[in-house]
Amino acid sequence: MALENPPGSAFLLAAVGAHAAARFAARVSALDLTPPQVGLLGLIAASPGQSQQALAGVLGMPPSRLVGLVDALADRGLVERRRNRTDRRLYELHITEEGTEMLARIAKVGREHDDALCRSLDAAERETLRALLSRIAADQGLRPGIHPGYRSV
Amino acid sequence: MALENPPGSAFLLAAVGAHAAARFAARVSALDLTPPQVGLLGLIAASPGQSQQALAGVLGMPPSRLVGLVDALADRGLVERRRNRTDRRLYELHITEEGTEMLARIAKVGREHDDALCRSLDAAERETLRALLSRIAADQGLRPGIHPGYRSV
DNA sequence: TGTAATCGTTCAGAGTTGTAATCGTTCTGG
DNA sequence: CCAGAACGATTACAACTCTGAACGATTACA
Repeated sequence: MALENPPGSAFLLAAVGAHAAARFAARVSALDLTPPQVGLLGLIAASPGQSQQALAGVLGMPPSRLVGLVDALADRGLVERRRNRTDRRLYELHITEEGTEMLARIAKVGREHDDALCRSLDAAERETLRALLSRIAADQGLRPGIHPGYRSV
Repeated sequence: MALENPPGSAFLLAAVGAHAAARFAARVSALDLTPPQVGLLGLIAASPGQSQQALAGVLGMPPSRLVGLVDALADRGLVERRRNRTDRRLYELHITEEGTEMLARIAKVGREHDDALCRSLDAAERETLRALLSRIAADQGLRPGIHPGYRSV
């Protein structure tokens, strides 16, 4: 909305956040990945062996949506589905060698993205911003490393 | 993604921004409005008499999409389409009395939303956050009061 | 043993978004 | 003054994504 003078922090947050997400999406598209795929890959790397339903619960996403994301990552050999030996209903999701390499490239893209976004801030200001945002995130019940809106950057 | 320790400012921005947008959407839904409608209403109030195509250009949105938004606002009597006298191809979009009242309610909701989001920050910290975000927004070419991603909160 | 619950998957339906064609109006050039 | 191009708004259409229910396979429990 264009009515507030000056705009509240919430509007600025939403606007800059959407811009950051869009720019990040453009960067990872060069790796033939979408932000949700990146989020899922990172989550699998952080806690391997999880079932799809467990991941869907963590991400707040319907399990039917996870199928396509996992399919895309598995087709490219970035993750693999292993049947759980004691409960063959479950899949254990694990990251592969190639997935780990991809993750390194993603991390590099993320740092470049971060630098581009915050280039108008010096190191101390960036740390201040990070601290303030972290405080809000914790207060608002956002789990670290998990993007709300299921797009999970 | 859940791979960075600590997460970069960009990821935090995207996550908190998405959360802020979602919460704002929930609040305005109590007024039977969607965020895009709110953004458009505010824009019309800020610069009345604009044509639909001009607004579509400002918002970075296809004109065909604006039709539905304007229809929804016009059906509820919040805005009105007036034919331009010198060029009857154009509509002039104006806000109505009821639209102005609605805008006051929206502003109140916005302030409540802002307070809820930043409740863990004191006044000085909020101002610091606003200043840092404004700097990034200006540097990144975001026009003030206009939400990228066309959702225009 | 058999019934209910769980996991992953698939499918159909709804909702959204962008592109292209349509209609009325206005501007341009002879 | 008239014919055709240009322009704004609208509508129609197609592509895409997400949600929710249903299904087969497997397991847990009574």
